[in-house]
Parts: sequence; structure tokens; C-alpha cells
Amino acid sequence: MRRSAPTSQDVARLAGVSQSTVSYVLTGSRPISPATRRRVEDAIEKLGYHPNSGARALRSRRSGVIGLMVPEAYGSDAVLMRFVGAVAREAQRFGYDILLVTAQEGARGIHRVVRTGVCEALILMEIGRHDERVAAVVESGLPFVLIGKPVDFPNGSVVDLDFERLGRMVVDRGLELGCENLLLFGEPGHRRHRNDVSRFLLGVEEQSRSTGLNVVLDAGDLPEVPRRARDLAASGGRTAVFGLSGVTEVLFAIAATGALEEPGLQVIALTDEDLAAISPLLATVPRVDPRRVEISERAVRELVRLLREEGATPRVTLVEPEWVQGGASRGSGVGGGGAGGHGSDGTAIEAGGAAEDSGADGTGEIGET
Amino acid sequence: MRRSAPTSQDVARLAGVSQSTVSYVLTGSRPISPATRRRVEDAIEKLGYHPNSGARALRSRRSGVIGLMVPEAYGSDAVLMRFVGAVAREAQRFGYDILLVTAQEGARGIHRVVRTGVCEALILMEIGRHDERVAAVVESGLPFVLIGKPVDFPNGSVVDLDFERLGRMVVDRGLELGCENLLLFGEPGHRRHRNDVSRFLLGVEEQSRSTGLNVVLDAGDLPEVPRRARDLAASGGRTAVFGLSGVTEVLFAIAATGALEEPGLQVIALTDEDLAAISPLLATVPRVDPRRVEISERAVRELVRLLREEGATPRVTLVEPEWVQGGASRGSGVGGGGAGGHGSDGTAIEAGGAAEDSGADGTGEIGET
DNA sequence: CTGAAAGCGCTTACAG
DNA sequence: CTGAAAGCGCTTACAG
Repeated sequence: MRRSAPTSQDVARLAGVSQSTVSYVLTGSRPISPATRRRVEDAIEKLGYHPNSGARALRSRRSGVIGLMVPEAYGSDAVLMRFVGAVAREAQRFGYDILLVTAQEGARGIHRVVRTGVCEALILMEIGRHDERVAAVVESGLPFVLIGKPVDFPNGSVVDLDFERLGRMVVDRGLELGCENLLLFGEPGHRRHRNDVSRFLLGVEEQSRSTGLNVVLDAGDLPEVPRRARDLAASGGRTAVFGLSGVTEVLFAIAATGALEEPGLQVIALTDEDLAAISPLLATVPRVDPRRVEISERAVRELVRLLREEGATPRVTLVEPEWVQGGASRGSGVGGGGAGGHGSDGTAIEAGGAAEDSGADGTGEIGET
Repeated sequence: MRRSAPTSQDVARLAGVSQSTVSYVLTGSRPISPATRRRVEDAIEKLGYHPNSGARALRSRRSGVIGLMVPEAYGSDAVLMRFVGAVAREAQRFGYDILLVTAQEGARGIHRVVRTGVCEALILMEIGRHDERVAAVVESGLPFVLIGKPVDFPNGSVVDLDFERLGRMVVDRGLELGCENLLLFGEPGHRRHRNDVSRFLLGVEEQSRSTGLNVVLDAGDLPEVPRRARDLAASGGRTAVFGLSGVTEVLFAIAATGALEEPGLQVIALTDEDLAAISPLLATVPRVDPRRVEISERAVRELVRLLREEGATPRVTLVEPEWVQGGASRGSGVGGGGAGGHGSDGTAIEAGGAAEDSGADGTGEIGET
């Protein structure tokens, strides 16, 4: 039943060439005549040959495997799998496999996969403000990308949603919709220590200060949100309701039932398009897409760039949130300029030598060199 | 910055032994004197040595990597990540890493990871009724485990929730709560083709037939569920409401807002404990835990058994759903006997040589030999 | 209880 | 444009 897999030796024999020629056809590191190439490719096809990954890794020091360090699941982790799936698919496109490393393993996990050589590059998710893993991955010397931008990060590639801009966008949209208040739920206050939340709040506070929108954090536990919203609207005027974090999507099922469908309330949703499809009523409110698939794919492509481009330097890419419904597309429809700290022309603003690109198309750009 | 990792040669030199002795200490495949072992271990510690995975895999044909074939994300995939995370953590415990293979790759993906030798075993999720991957994985000769039991499966290890029993449990609980109707949502009708749904419906139909509970499928789209439930209760009497699939958890946020809190309605929730924590009101309804972490862990342990036990035969393990709230624990509180097709004493009922264990503790058992 | 040596299947200088 | 050969770092018979 389990015959051992064919080797390049078998392919060479069948094609009538040397074993090294088979290897050269595969790696492309030497010109091969069309006729020879053809014979080798036919033999490969006929035998169903795949190069042994252990031998290849041992010899070339390239395993073809990217380590993905995933955070411990917390609350509703629908969000997490969206990243993981997209990373795996995009890596596949470039011929890489994804190996899971759990956050639980910490810096030791990074050392392990580096030392064993099982991974030739790493993607880390949800880096905290003072995270031992950053030092570990930098020290490892392997190419790496962070999904999720720490507030302060010395040098290295990052791909993340532009949360600060998201904050400004939500404030602007609330104003545009004639609201006097913005009620935030999903515990943004409690989770201020999280990089994404703190950056989001930075944007909200900045933009609300300059525009006069009244912002209320901490709407309380989930079931209390509708009541808090109604109270706020009754006492303080028209109120926009917005929730951050993975909890949001669950919460919007609430909105979908009509609990928040009242004249004085205006829901703004942060949700993936396909999740929106679950609840038809979500189609009626302005939605902003957190672009998780886009971010995951860009993270992989950035890593591939670092792996394949000689002397490539790390890059910070902030992807713009995108209005899907109830606003201009591309995220640039509302107060695009704002009081933002980064330009829209590719200005480098990061310390430590990393360049931040924010292309004219509303997302950071990764240049091909 | 990136000095190359130390080798077993380096360890041997430092410990003053031969390179093979280092290897024997690591593999444990030969008795080593305590003194020598000690010196080797110290050297390993001092150098931070980890054996090169490529070399090890090349020589031993054991990569230490388990492939996990994950389904394409659909709808709310919170559920998926719960499996993936638990599988990764449990594999870690046994010294294995998890490599993601996307369902998108299909049978070709299985051939690839088998032929390259990158995986030495496989876990497959969400096998369909006629799935090309089953033939591929059987033919590969690698040890494998399915998470999710196809209705008909020839021979091989399976770990899954006992969906048939879940069906019976829900019917019994509904009756116990004085209901005359059971409204099922989460599109159980449309998704009848899915293995889990069809097995669940089998249990529901069987038990409702023998008890006279009126079962209604297809409660419609999410937002319509509360109205349908109220209508049913008004015309037909007290109604239990139960939803299958990942959508359930989102839906229960609806219940949590009180949309289903009416005298004639009785919500029964299928949800992980930690998700229940999001919504305090969930604590007030009977909940049944789909035991995803338990299933994932058992899948890994079953695979480890196949990998390490000489001549181990595949085994089918059905994990019992567990009442968490509003019922006896351990799932055996309600109609434990039922009209079920499997005993509670470890009787083998599967065709094709696979044995089904259903231990007295309410879950299938994996014996250590 | 330990060592010297072969060899897993590749990639890549070295040669022609 | 192609081949013969070294060697990546292990594991595991073969020897003592």
C-alpha cells in the first residue's frame, strides 16, 4: 500500500539524464535545453514526483515553510480564522506551507522553529506592547512580518489595518449622519492596552475633539448596549453606535433583529462582507470592512518579498478600512484628509528605518523591484 | 546576527562523546549511562541545540509534522478556529507541529504533503459524503484521523460529536421542558447533505417520532426566527427553539437580547462555554456543549496512538454532547438510553473493522496500551 | 555501554 | 548545455 515515494534518481533514470539535471530543472538555477526539460518534466509527471522536503531543506536551508504564530483564542475568534485561512491560501500561491506555532509557546517557540530549521520565515499575530517574541524573532535573523502594529516598533515589516484612520472615519461618518453622540461598545475602554484598540481610540479622540462629537466609551455588557444607546439618544440627541473587536459581529446580529432600529439611533458596523450576508438587515447600515483577507495576503506577499528580494528592507503597510455600504467606497469618501499623521503619498513616517507606504488607492503599496 | 544553528557534532564535541551518542540520548533508542546522558544534556542546554528537522525527517522518515486539512471558511467560522487551536496545542504536547493544508487543494494537496514527506500523518476536517480526499488519504498509507464522521465510512479513525445523540437529547429536553414543538434553525433543511446535520436530523426524527414532539425545520433567515417562533407558539403551543451549526452562536446573541424571552418559548443553546460568557443571558437557558476542544484533543491523541502503537487499528470515537446548564451534566441526564444504535459499553458497531467506543463516562474512550 | 560509518535525497560548486 | 561528486545533519545498523 505505501510504496516509498519516487526520488529524483528515479526521475533521472526514466528521463535518461543525470540526477543533478532533474534538480536543475526543478530549481531553475541553470539553463536547460527545451528537449531535456521536456523529458524531465514528463518523467516527473508520470511518476508523480515531488522533491523530498527534508532533503531539500537540509541541503538548501530553505524549508518552504512559513511559521504562523497565532494568538490564543479569545472570545469570538471568528476573526482569527479569517486571517489564518487567508494566510494559508496566499502562501500556497507562492509555494509555501504554513506551520502553526501557538502563542502559548512564546519566545521559546520561535527559537524552536528557527533552530530546527522547520520554518524559514515567520508571521506573528497580535504582538503586545512589550512582547518577548519581538526580540526573539529579530534575533533569529529570519525574515518576519507582524500582523497587527504595535504602537512602538523598532524595525521590521508590519501589515495592519489603519486603526487610527478607522477612528477618524467612524467619527466623520457619525457626524455626516447627523449624530451628536458616538457610543462605542466591545469594551474599548477595558482593552485600551491592546495595540489596535488604543490606536483606534487615538483616532476617535483626535477627530472628535476637533469636530465636537460626544464620544461615550464602555457601553457595558452586550445585552445592555441597546438600552444604553436609547438612553443616550433620549437625553443627548441622535447617537451613532459602533463596536470594535470580534465581538462586534455577534453584536450586529442584535442590531439585525431591530433592537437598535430606532429613529434616534444609527448603527455603524465593522464587519467582513461575508458575515454581513448572514443578516440581511446589516445591509441597511453603513459598514466598514476591516479587510482581514487583504491584510493577510499582503502579509504573505511582504514576507515573500523579504525572502526573495536581495537586501529587501522591512516595510510598514497600513491598509485603509473600506466603506462597503452607506458611503463612498475606498474609505476615502469621508474626511479623507482629517487630522491624520500620515500622508497619502508614500511618506515614510516610521522611526527605525521602516517606511510606511500609503498609496493613492487607499491602501499601502508593496512595490515590486 | 544569524549564526548557523549548532549541530549534534557541536554538542558531541562539547560533551566529549561521539555524535551518535548525542543522537541516542535524543531518540532514547539505546540505553545511555547516567553520567554520559548528563554531560550530553548539559551541552545541549548550553548550546541551545535543537536537532535539524530536515535531516531528521530525511533520515528517519518522520517529520514530526501533522497535516491539518481545514475546510474553506464559511459563514461564521468561529467554530473552525476553536478546532484548529486545540489541535495545535494538543499536538504540541506530544511534540508534533501542525501544518495547514487548505481544503482548496483537495486530493492533490494530500498527495503533495505525502510525497514531499513534509507530513507524517494527517487530520482531515469536514469530509463530505463523496469526498475525493478519503481515497487519497487511504491510498497514502499515512496514519490519519477524520474530525467529522461521514455517514458511511469504510475504515479509518474518526472523532466527532455524537450528532445523532444530540438530536435525541434536544428532543428529550424539549419534552421535559413541557414543549409541544421544536423549531430548528440554522438551515438544517438546506444543509441536510452535510454529514453532521443529517446525523443530527436522524436523531431528532427518530426520537420525535417515538415521543410525538412536533418538529419544524427551516425557521427561515436569521431575523425571521423570533417571529416564526412566536407564531408557532401562538398556534401550536409551547415551543423549544434550537439552532445547529456555527450560526447558532451568533443567533444566540439574539436570544440574549430578549427577542426570544417569551412565556411560550424555550431556547435551547448549542454553544461553547466561553462563548456563552459573552452574553450573560445565555446563562439562563439550557445549553449543550459541542465539545470542540475535547474532540480536537482526542483526534490528536488518536493519531499519536496510530503513529506510536505498533499495529494499531483505527477507531471511531463519538463524543457525547454535554449539558452545561439546565440539565444533568455529562449528557446522560436525559433519555440516555433512547432508541440509539450504539451501546454505552464500548460495543463495536462500525462496519469495516473500525471499533466504536462509547465509555461509561459519556465519551468514547481511547485506551492506552 | 559507546563509537565509526553508511546513507537518507536533495542542491550546488567543480569540471567539461 | 550537462554530469559526477561532495556534503547538508541527522538515525541506525554494524562493531566492539
